[in-house]
Parts: sequence; C-alpha cells; structure tokens
Amino acid sequence: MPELPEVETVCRGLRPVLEGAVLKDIILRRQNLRTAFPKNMAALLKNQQVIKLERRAKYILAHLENAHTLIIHLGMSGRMLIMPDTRKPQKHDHVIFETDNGARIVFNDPRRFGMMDVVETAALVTHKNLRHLGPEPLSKRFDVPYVVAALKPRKSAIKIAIMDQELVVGVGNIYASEALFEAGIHPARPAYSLSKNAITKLVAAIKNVLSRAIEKGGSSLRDYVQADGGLGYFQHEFAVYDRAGEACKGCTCSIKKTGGVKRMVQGGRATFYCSEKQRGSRKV
DNA sequence: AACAAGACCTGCATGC
DNA sequence: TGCATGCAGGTCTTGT
Repeated sequence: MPELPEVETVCRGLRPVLEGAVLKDIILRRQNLRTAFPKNMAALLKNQQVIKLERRAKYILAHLENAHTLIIHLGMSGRMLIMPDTRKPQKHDHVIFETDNGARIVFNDPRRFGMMDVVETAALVTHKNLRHLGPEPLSKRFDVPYVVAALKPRKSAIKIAIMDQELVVGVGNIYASEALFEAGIHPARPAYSLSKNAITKLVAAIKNVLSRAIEKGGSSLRDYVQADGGLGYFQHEFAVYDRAGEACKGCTCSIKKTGGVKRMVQGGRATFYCSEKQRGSRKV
C-alpha cells in the first residue's frame, strides 16, 4: 500500500504517542509476516523507551534506549493504528504494542507482505533490507547531477528505474506515474535516453509530487489509513493514476484526440500516462 | 550483469 | 448464489 508519503504520514501520527513512551507489553498474535520475527523480539522490546521514531525509505524505525531499533515495513496492506485499549483484537491484527502512557498500537496487515525486525542500532546500515537503499528523494543528495549519473548506465524504462529503491527510495507505483506525468516524460523511455533538461524536470516533479502528497496525508485507496484511522486525501489529486480513459487532470491535451489517460503494464504493474503530454517512448 | 517472471498473501470487484 | 479470474500503495528470489 504505502509509498513514501503514506509511511511518512503514519510516522508523524505515531510520533506523539510513541516517542518517549515505554513499551510495556508486546503481543505477538503470530510469529511471522513475510519472514519470521526474531525469536526474542518481544523480550528485546519489553520495557524499552522509544527514544526516536523516524522514517527511512518506506521503513519506520523506532530507536530504543537499549541501542536496538525496531524496523517496520507495511508491505502493501499494512497499517499502524492507535486504538483505544477496549478494542477487541480483529482479524489480521498481528502485533499489538501497549505503552506506559496507556496507548495501544496495532499492526494490522491482511496480506502480510510487511516485515518487522529488531537489530542493534549500530548495525542498521548493514541490515539486509536497508543497506542497498538509495538517497531520500526529498534530500539534497537527490539532485540533478546524481540522477544524471545514476541513469546513464540504465537500459530499463524510466518508470522502472525510479521505482528502484537503489536509485531513489520511496517512489512506488502511484507516484512514479504521477511524477512522470508532471515531468512530461513517457514512462517507457529508456532511462539512459533522458536529456539533462528532462532529468531536471523529473527530479523537481518527484520532489513536488511527494511533498504535496505528504501535505494531504497520503493517498487512501483500499487499505491505507493514517495512524489515527483518518484517510489521506491525495487520491483526489491524481492526474493520471487509476484514471484510464478519463481526462488527465490539469492537462492541456484534448481528450477527444487522446481518448483519455492510457494504461500499460510495466514490470507487471499498471502504468498510467497521457499520450499527448508524455511523448518520446520510441526515441532511443 | 540485467531484466522479467514468479512468489509471497488476502480481499474485493467483475463476469459468467 | 456460487465460482473463477484478475487485480491491488512492495520487494525478495528465481530463472533466462
């Protein structure tokens, strides 16, 4: 489900409740998600204060006073919910955290594509899931010279490239389509073929789309909600995503001429684009 | 080495 | 109504 704006929104929602709180009880209602939890996970977390909560890529990191970090990934359908402690456990509530300030945080994930792990904070950067991550898209490290160099050897389509977490983190299937639309770049263009001018537009578009989505609390389609259960609102601002046959939002193209937003499949995932504004797929 | 395809899961919408 | 099919905000593993 969640791309960078959704994970960032969840993280911001959890921070006031979790930062400074002590985890008094960790209830594991199963022993694994995609992968097994560490054997001693509950013991490593119990009675630990959460020093700091942050987001890295699409991961939520809770740094603990015992120099360990809880790593959480929401997969496609994961939620972190702040619930009243009168709530009865529901289907797909896999892990429940109870804090010393009386909060109950529920990790619910129907598809179980999420993950949870606890590692020594000092070893975070070498963690299997984190060590290959590229720069944060909203950081200064993600700039035009970096992307020019990073795309040069890449023969894959530009949409596949910007969803590669090694090139840049946080861009998933929705925001890849949205950013390419905003930049006016055809999603099937070979990555290495983009001009510096096009890359400049793309970098700005990625930063802009993600920032605007964070402001709106992310995009709620099927599963995603914020930590307080509230919805995100950015789905109302999609220009092309999931709008096949409809008019692209904020576009100067003529729907009579284009037939509306086009849908194609890349890497097994749906891509949406405007055939008028986003040209050049045939160009080398 | 690079890329596509398959695998991991459940739930929902659609069509027969 | 039931059943089969296809699709969904991700990413790791396997096969070409």
